[in-house]
Amino acid sequence: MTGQERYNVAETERRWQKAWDGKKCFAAQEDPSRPKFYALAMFPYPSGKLHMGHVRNYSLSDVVARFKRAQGFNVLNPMGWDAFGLPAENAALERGVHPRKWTLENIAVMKGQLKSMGLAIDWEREVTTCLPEYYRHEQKFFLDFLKAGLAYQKESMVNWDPVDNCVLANEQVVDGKGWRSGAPVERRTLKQWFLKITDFADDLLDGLKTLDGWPDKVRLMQENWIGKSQGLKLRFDIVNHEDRQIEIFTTRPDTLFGASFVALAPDHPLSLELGEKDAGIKDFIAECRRLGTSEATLEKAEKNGFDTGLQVHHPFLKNKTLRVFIANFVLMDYGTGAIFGCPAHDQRDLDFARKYALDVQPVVIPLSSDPGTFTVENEAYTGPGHLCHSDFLNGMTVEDAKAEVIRRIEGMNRGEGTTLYRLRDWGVSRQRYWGCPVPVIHCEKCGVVPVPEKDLPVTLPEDIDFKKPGNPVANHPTWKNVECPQCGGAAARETDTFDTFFESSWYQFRYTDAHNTERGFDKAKADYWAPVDQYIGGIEHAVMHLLYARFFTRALKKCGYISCEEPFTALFTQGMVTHMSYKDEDGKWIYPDEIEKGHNGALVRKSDGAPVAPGRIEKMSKSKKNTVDPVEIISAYGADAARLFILSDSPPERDLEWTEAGIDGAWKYVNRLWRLVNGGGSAPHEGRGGAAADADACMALRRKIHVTIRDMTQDLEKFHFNKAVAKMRELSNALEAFDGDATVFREGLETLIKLMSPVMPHLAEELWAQLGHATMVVDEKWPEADPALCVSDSVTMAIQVNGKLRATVTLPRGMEKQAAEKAALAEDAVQKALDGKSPKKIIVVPDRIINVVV
RNA sequence: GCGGGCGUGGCGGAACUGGUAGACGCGGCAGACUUAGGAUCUGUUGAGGCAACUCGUGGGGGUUCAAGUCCCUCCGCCCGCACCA
Repeated sequence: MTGQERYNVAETERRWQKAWDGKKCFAAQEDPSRPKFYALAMFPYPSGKLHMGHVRNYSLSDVVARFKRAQGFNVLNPMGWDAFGLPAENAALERGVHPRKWTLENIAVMKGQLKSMGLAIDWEREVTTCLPEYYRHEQKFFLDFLKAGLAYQKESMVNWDPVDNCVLANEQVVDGKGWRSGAPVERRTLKQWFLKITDFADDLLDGLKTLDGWPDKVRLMQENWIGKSQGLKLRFDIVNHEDRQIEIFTTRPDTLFGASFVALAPDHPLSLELGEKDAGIKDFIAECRRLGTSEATLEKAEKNGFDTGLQVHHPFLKNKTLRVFIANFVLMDYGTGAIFGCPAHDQRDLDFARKYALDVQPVVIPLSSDPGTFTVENEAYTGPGHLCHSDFLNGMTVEDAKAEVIRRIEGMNRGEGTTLYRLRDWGVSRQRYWGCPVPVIHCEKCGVVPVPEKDLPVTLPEDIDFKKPGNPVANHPTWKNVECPQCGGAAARETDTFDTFFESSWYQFRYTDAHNTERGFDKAKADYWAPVDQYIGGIEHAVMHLLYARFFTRALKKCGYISCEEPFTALFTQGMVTHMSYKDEDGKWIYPDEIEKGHNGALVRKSDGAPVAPGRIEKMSKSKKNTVDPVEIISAYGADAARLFILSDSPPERDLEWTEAGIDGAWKYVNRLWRLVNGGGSAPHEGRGGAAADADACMALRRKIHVTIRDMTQDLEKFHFNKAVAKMRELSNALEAFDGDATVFREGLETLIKLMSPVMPHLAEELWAQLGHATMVVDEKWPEADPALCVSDSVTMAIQVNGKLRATVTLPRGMEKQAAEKAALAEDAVQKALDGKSPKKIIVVPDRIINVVV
């Protein structure tokens, strides 16, 4: 035994981190002779310092990487920085720091913090997306996409701040106003770059079926996001202007006879045309535009409409006309930007109809209802049923009626059945500085000219002024002035930069060949490692990032860069890290470490003893001041304790509440394990005989060891890390209580150390060394369970009478049903519960339960 | 508003395909030790009851010999909604 009294965490963790580095334990190399495993955690935005969400994310991926490595896989576990984005520009504006400087300094700090976690990362492959070495390749991809017809320009809506003269992110619009200027935001159009993700809509949908390593909820969310639907495009003639028509889209053509109005999006061309002639309409459209572009805001706003005074003819009913409204809930981006409203069968239409006193005529009713009496009051009927009040559709099912209406409308040449997607093309243009420049040049003569490949990368201007309102890149005095590569005349660079989802759509491939200067990555290398075997990150990325990356992979495949279609074979989405929030008497948020328990047990502020009230448990955020700094935790308790706490208790997909008690408990366990090896407590150091009396205890411990190997292995495979930790504790409890043969004890100890190593790698190394090994546990093979040692020959069965537990009996495993019945009836408690009555039926589930029914 | 999810002791959670609800831990209670430590160790701990036993998985209803698990319905909380990452 060593002479140490206490476990010196800080020194030990640093020492093993150095040892791993020194031996380049986690440097990955292609090796076709071994099965590969690509573990990837979503890379962080370098915001300045590590937060607990990062610690959770990277603890999870590290367990996977270390576990797979021990199992003999050739593991790639890289890390990098999602380094472009708005916060760097905000910092520039607020503190006068250049975004590049701010970002790179943050990266340096955060890298040090990540390293203190002891992660099994191949740092040689680190990528930083804001550096030209990275983004030059995506400029090349973009040029390829352009050639392949996957990139194009079109007019599209943005949030416009009329005071700061700039485009605002949805996040920067607060209550319809610009977050800095406070000016009411307007929706306006701007010519922007798009990628044709819609070309892949069906393919992305089909691909979901193959992703059985993904959570069903994420697949479902993506399916709904793509939103494939069958419907009808239908043209209504305008009354008194029969040469003009309004084309609508509907997924419910069956309800056409229940239509009571037609509504246009505020940005619909006809709305705009009418607005030119009518000040009331113009004002209404302007009003709608003040809501900005966020779909959530539009949908949540009160349903408002404006009667245009126009009417349209119903296609089947000669004498029926419908009023035409402009309505704030109709989206220009979906379908044709116009709908017909059937209030009885759509809640929004119903709310609208009640507000504007329009007809509500049910035309689909449940099978059991009577068309004469069925009415809709405040709730639209959207269920199945058959048609009524609908002329030639009467009696049909919804499905048949849809088909019939489409058939007839097509026959009348008034429209056609259509497949429509909710998915829109991906707008990648941003009018910002801190992003990758879009590599094209605008020439008055030649139009849009791609930057020649030899001129890549197009780098950002260094000297940049954020004070002037507007796009800083466009404001630069000289940067955009270039010669046209085609005609040599004066031309202007594109000043838009890419959406930062562009960088995160292909980084998983860059890691496979991170230093390639010729191209984004070598195909052979990428094909060896890709796709990612296990991707881990937050559920908030369920749709956008993950869908963009899936699309990008397909686009890269189309351009010949990669062989796989899906970037991520398996996905795990972790929950958030939450913490209690606190407020002082004035209702101001206050940090947890500013608080202590006062004399009477109530919470008070350390500085002045003022009372503090606990608020709610919510996601850690700076604004609520309920954050806990991982750096402080790691320096106080060590990385192993932090990792242990994060992995125990809460299942990783659920929210994790950070608590002082929890990290304390983890810390105690770390020390307990240390003492288990270093003596103290009741642990035996040496054999105490090996007498016959020990045989049962030895057998029981060996069974425990092998059951633990079996169960922990399964738990780790299935991401049940909290359960794996519980099993680990059971084994260490058994070892502490064991009083028998030293060889068996040592087998238990060594197994325990190997099993703990993915979770607490530093401690595992230290204990392994203390047991006298010259090797590192990181190089040890994962233990294998002996199935013969896992089973015991007896089993405890529950005995119920009428479904209520009355007794338990220990019986030989695999006992015959009849013998089990007999044993059950022999129990006193069972006889008592029977109270003289004879059993009607006895249900025996072998090795489980016996239920006596009276 | 639309789409997706979650809900079990004082707390975090466990419970394989419907089969002993509460593994493991935190906290609590009682005790031991004294090297008074960030201690440690032992016992106990869902609620009610002296007990037999009864009640218990967000609320209400249902299916079943048997429901945390399946079905219906209601409530609460969380995530995403296309320019935050």
